[in-house]
Amino acid sequence: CDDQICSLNVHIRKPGLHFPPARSGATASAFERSLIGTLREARLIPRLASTLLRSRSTATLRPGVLPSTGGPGVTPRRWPEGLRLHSICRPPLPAMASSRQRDISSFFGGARVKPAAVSLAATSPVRQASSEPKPEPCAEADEGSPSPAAAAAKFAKEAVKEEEEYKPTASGSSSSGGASLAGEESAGDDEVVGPPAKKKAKKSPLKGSQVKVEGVGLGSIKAAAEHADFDLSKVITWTLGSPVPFGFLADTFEAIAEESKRLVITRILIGAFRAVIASTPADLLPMIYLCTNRVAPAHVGLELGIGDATLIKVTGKKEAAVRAEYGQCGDLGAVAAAARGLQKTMFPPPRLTVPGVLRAFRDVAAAEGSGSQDRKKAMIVKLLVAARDNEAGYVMRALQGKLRIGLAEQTVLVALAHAAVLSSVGDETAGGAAAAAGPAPPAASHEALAGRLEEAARAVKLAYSQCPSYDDLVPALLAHGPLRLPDHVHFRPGVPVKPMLAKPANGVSEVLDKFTDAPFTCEYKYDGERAQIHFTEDGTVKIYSRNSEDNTGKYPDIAALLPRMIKPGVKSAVLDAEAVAYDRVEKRVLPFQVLSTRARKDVSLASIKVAVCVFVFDCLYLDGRVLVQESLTTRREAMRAALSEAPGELQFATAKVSTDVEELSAFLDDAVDAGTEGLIVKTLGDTYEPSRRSSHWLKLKKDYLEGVGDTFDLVPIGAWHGRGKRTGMYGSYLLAVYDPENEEYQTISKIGTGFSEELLKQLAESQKELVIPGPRKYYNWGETLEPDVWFEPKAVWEIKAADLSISPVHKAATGLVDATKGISIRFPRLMRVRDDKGPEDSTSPAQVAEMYQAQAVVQQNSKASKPDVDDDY
DNA sequence: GCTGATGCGTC
DNA sequence: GTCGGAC
DNA sequence: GTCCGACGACGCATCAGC
Repeated sequence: CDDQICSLNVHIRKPGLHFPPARSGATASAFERSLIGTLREARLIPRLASTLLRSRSTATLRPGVLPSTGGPGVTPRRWPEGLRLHSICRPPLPAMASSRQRDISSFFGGARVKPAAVSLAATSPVRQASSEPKPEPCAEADEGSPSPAAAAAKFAKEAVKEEEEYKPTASGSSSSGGASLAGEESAGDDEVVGPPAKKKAKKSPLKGSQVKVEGVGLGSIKAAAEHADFDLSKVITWTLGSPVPFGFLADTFEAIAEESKRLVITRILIGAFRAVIASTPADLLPMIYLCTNRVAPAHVGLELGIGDATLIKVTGKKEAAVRAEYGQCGDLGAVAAAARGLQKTMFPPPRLTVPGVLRAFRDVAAAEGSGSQDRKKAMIVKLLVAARDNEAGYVMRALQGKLRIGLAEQTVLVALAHAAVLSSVGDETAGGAAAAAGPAPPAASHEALAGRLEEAARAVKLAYSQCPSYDDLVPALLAHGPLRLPDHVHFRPGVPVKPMLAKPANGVSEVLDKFTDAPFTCEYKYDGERAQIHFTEDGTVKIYSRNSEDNTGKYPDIAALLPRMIKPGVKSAVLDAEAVAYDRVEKRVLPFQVLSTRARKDVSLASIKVAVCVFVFDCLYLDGRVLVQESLTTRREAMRAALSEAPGELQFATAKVSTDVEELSAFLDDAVDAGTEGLIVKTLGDTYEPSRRSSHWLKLKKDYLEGVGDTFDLVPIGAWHGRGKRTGMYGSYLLAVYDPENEEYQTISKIGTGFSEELLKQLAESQKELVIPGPRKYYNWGETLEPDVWFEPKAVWEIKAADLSISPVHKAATGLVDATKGISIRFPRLMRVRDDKGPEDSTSPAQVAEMYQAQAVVQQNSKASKPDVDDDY
């Protein structure tokens, strides 16, 4: 029997499960599929695993880990009391983790439970258990605890142990403690736990090897080693070639949510992608969209048009109740999951699939016009009714636009690249295919594999940064593999590039420290909107925003201007610039708030009310030459070669080269006086590669400097319940200034950043003491922004901000600068708690007004323009 | 046709 | 946009 | 250093409801 199974296994693995069908031309035959099913029904797969472990040490099937499609009544060995593997034999209440999820997390090695993780499938008691601030949810304390959560945690721990037993190099030395697994196992398991023999990766560091790829360290090599142990047949629980079940994605998300280690998260996702590639490669693209929470590439401009307010209405419960529950648990997904049971249908709708869900999302996004909100809601309800287990929660979170599981674009790209390598996608060399299908590669090659993985990740990230569209990236990746990706997905005028960003720097000295040996330059940091301008050979102009949205329709003036500014003979160019509101009469830059009043859609030249000056600072492409890999010096030369200036319409950013502290400080002052935010500091020798180093530029703003910039002493008078990782405390506070004239507190801003987690917790405690049933009659606040709770005025916090603005909602200094509107602050953040001040010692409205007037842009304009009351920015 | 709520984008 | 936390 | 997810003010576009 063993012999037969062994040979069958070989037969199944090769053509069916380890080759991407697109390449080998073979999905599993009907016979093979039915065979797998039969094996599962008969619970032979675990025994198969044990056979393999003894004979070859390459399989990693573990006893007790059956795919969830086993036959009815199967009770696997070694399962914690009350938790049955089988999906039909669910525990009476939805447990913290569905049984499918347990499968997944052990498949992929997910183990530790994030302290703040809130399970979507959870009912309230479980949720409370899991969100209790236990530093070590998997610790021994859970042993013997009867709650489902504890049982799940115990399971998770066992999963860790399994990982450790089978992959000794992977997880360090935390295997001590806990009951002996062997003790819990039935006799039949002994044969399985047999020595994993030589599955250890060699721990050799990169001794002299060529694999000098950025980021290839021991960790990566270990990770590479583990990929050899991956067995798709355990993961794919659906019919090969059929649409990937959404439940598979939901389980993957759930496993990821419980893990905080990036490497492990990536590994989990890699496994999922490999499974999809092997089974249904066409679903990889929808899968990626759902993982990155998009419905289309950014420049397409397709959005869901659904937010919290709408989602609250689709749960089928009373709106107020949902809002309250949301406030309590901080997760709409969980609310929906709990409410879902209320929806009744005559026949259970078909299971959700990955492509099906994406299609539904796109339909939701596409709905517009009269009645569209109701149609959107109906579509969402349909999705929720079809959702099972933990699916509803992730549908909700996806619609919210926030997965909140520690997984986002950069990680998806890495996982995608790695999965492509490990699936030998687009790989035509026999060696590559053999590596994926055959026995695990020898340990020595793990290094090489790690190198290949890193290289692929770099290629994929670069390709995506130069062409941020999965519609282009994924098919090309599947067809040609990661290494030849640059030939197919690359910079192209007309397609937006991810713009290079800058990191905050705390002072001139930090700049000098960071750029000690590299020559650098400083440019004004204009306070406008990023504009990436593409001028193509056919004479068309396209303008893209910082997030790759198509802004061409918003800036017809720039589109019209450009051909005039392009020097004769220049046929095509891509420019990086900032569009800034500009006063053509006074020849001055205007504040951001003025720019933001421009119309956004289908703007006609005649209707433009706010003129713009384009400050160009980079050139990424010129006449067929891609300049992204060139130095800033040459890119600037190209910029000047491509364009002529026109004052007030298109100018080159003011810049200066210097390494002198005094000189730089003076230049920073100049920049601020000129109405800009400060400086951007750039090395002259470096390339334009946002993917490689996300912030190679430094930004230097006055308010970053210690002791410089506007600070305010403000009084918290209200707060909102936190979401996600702020569940259980206040997520933000409403702040006010005390006005001795009117004897009232006037709101000036909310605050939600600058606290450490610790402080946030403390503040929640201390402020709870001050909660009052409703607002004091001497509170002056905007009706549209009503906090969840009100406070007695008592505490005083020091807040820093970048700017002051005239506010449509806040009330500070009303009547002092504007007759009816108050003042608010831009980019507020907490500096410290002022224990030494009482609420009536807060910053006064008069001081606020004074600070507003002192702003450079305001001063210049009030000085220059005749007193015009309408001018109320 | 107007207004307020909501969503989404900018910073 | 700012910020803190985990890695 | 990188990545992620808490949270900020503000204004236009869109749609429901009057």
